[in-house]
Amino acid sequence: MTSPRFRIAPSPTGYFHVGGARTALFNWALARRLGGTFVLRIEDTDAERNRPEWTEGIIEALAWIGIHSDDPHFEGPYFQSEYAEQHVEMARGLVASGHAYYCDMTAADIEERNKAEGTQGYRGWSRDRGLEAGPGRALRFRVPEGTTLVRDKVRGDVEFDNSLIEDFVLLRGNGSPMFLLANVVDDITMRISHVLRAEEHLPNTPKQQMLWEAFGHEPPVWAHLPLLVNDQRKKISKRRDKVALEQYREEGILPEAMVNYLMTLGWAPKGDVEIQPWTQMEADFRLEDVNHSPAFFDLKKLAAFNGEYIRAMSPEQFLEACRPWLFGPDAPFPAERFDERVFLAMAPVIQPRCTMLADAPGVVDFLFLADPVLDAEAWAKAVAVPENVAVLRDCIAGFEGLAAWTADELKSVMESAAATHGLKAGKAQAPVRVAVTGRTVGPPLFESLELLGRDETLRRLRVAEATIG
RNA sequence: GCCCCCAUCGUCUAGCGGCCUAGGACAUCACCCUUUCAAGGUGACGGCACGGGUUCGAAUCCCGUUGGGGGUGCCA
Repeated sequence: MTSPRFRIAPSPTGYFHVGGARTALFNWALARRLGGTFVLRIEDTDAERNRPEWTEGIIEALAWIGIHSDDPHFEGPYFQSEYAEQHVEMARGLVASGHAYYCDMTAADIEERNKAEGTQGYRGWSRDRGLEAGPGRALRFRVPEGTTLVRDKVRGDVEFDNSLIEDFVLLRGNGSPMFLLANVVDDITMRISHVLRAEEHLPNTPKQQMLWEAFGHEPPVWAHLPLLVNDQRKKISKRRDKVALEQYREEGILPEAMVNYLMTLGWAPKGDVEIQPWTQMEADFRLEDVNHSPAFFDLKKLAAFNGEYIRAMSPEQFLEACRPWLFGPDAPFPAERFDERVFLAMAPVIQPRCTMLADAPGVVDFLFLADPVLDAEAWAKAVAVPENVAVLRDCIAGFEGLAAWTADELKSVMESAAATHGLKAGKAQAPVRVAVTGRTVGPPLFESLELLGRDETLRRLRVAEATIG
């Protein structure tokens, strides 16, 4: 028994598609669980379109979702364009065996003839002309009569009437191989045993299967996965939708959350629990359990998954994960003012407030800013009520006299100030919060003040107070 | 046009003939908790597209209708 070989064959488009990521994950789960191999093949018959940096991007994206190129189950990358000679050679072999023939009709010729005869498509016109190879002559596959039965692991048996499939081109007039041919030849030579791909390829599968058979091989196990669609139920595309995996990473989606979410599209983890570790899903994943209907890629649900994963992290893990946004060019505060210990102390209250890692700096920016910008509108509203101003002044006085600068002490100062002016604690803290953090919402106030320190807190309060007319 | 696929709450799904007065998750709404905002807790809302069969019994099997999607290149 030879071990199973799976493959993922993205085209080098400069980004890695989320749909491709899910396909990769499904392949990966099976390759690892069954002790098989995951083959990465960069598919484009045209070497010109194959840029090295794009391949690097694909490998990086795969690594991000846990598919590492140094894993023993990983093989590749292979570049389809490098095997062109082999594709051509194999195709030519089909002429001798009667499975293919040369044709000199151009697209215009075909159109013209169809117009004249009132027909559609290429109707095998050059089948029996016995043309030799020559410039401008394409090589076409002689589709046999009968039917082709595709046994699909997720769809079941699908039967196609061969008479509805035209004699498709294998080699162009200039001699270069077509994608379909290259695909099959590569799958055969790389001994691929399982072809998992998106459902859009199902209608072309009989052509591929006929090729496998013409080459004298048993077709692989086919498995066509449900499409990923947008809110309009259309196949997600680069033009309309956010499809690049890289974009999600840049926004601060955790790879674990992305992997977990992607796995729930078209397949469901065992039990009623959707949030599950990869090891569990790898052990449970079965092709037979994959759905048949298209799945909507729901950003909101992805964000919810991400929030769950963020909350499950330790402060240290959270800090590490946040680094790119804490120190990146878009960081809201200068790197030298950032204090790891303060961030770590705040982590447990930052985490529940983030759905994306990119949200994190904004939650605690006031702690690391020399002068947080005051939201003018929020401030005006906070000090519009005389009682609020009174509480603010009481707090400044009370904070000044505090023996111990702790959250508890700060809280009791606020509580008694609020009580003396007949305010609820919730309302009373608004002016202090806005004065110190610049905003009306944010993490727990007194804990923040404790970390900010007595001097800086008082300084900000006094600066703000001075603006009251 | 022709071919193929699909059809359970708004969304992702569980269900593979009786455990279903259809379960979970996201979203939405309400309440609770609470120093704001979150998070958390409790609950509510909400679905088997339609019509025929088969069966003692159908979300589950069959046929049809409707609806949606995909494919049909000398693109990949």
